[in-house]
Amino acid sequence: MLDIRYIRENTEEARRRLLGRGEEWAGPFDELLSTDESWRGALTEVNELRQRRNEASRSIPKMDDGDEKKKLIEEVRELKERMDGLEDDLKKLEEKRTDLLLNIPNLPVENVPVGSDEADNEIVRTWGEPKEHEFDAKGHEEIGESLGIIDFERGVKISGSGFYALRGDGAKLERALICFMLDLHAEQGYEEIFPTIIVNEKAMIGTGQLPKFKDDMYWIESDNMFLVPTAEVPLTNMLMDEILDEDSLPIWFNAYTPCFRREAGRHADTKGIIRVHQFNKVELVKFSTPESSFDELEGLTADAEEVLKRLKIPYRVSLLCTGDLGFSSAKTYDLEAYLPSRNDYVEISSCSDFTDYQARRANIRYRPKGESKPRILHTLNGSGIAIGRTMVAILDNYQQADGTVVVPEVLRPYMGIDVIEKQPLWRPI
RNA sequence: GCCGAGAUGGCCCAGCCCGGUAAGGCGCGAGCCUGGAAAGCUCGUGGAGGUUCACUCCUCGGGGGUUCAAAUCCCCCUCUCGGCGCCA
Repeated sequence: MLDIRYIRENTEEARRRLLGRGEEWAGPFDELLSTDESWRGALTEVNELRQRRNEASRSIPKMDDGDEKKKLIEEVRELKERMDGLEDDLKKLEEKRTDLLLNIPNLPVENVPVGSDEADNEIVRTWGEPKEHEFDAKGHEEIGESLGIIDFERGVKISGSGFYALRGDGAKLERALICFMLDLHAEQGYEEIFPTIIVNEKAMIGTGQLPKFKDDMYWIESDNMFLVPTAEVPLTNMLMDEILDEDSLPIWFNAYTPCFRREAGRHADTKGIIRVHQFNKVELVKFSTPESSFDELEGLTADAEEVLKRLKIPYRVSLLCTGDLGFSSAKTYDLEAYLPSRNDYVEISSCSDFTDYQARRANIRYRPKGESKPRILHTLNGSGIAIGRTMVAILDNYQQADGTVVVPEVLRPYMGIDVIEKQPLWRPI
């Protein structure tokens, strides 16, 4: 959530930054300011009454029994009655203030391009030559189905629309990608974590999925728990309510988890496995001091890019404009992989700096050297990278004229084969 | 699911029966002392409001209640640990 003090002291700057996301935030912003002011007024008023009550109440036990004492007790009783209504008002204002703070997104960083949608994103670099197949390139869904490695029908049968199963070398490719990425990130210095994938409400609030995006989450009503939409949630909240030594920063985590998204109200914008309800992802999460967080973002993005470089998949990096920025993010780079069959790029990773927005919600602090008071730290994360979409990119880029798919070199030690061919149905024992 | 024990500042822990400003230790920070350090001593070490100096308020897992006054008494809930049950 936003730093209300910063907003009070730099109101116009904060408004301008927030409105980069869209004019619709003007209303909530002004409401936050006025609610905060009312809240502070009510707080002062209540505190003055509390002070009088406390003073009187404290003097009661020192008095001898008698009329004077009875009178004072009666006085405090009356004071309390007067306070009740005011305290209710204060509580309502506080709830409204908290609600506004939880539902207003992070402020974009000043150097993020201002724009309304993805058309205004800024391409900062591209890597690799976009491959042009000398035959009629097929989409991943067609390749996957004809090779028998992606089973859409049975995924739908057992779970429903937006689900798929992998078979044989397809399942193995998925597993190879997970292992390859985890190993690479370990080499880069990340600590591997295997987190929980069902989390409580507090964790979901901590990283910003709740309260605003509850409809997008799979919710387990009986226990009020949620299936994680990304490993960002458990990884970031690993350190919730903790105070770290400055010496222990930065902390780098990486983890593989399945991710679950309801995609409510959205139709599949593409055939195949680009947008589904369950997918695998290797995620990178960092905790840093405010001073080094933007450098950490550059490093994190480079670490995610390394995955595509080693797989030899052409890609580009774009800096998201204010209007395309995720709710909790202050600055985001998207990695987009090239797909020959579409002659276009598709998002495969998103690397973001959340500044202090998540850490304030999750109450993650550190103690700066030479200071005794804790400070809120910065959190970052990025896909390192989405497994399903990487499979899409591999099938598309590595397909051959005969319909088979060459296994990228770095994956061969994990796969044990060089080429993926048509899978027998079912495999004879 | 049942029974029992717990949850107190960064950490450990006292206080709870018997209501009256949250004790002590450790760690960390600042200062004193010192040639320098250690030791010792002093102060500080959660959050909010504030004319940012005072000062005030809130905070003992969460929420209600009783009371002039609640860490302490009553009710509800959550979580943790142990035992039983079930079990990959």
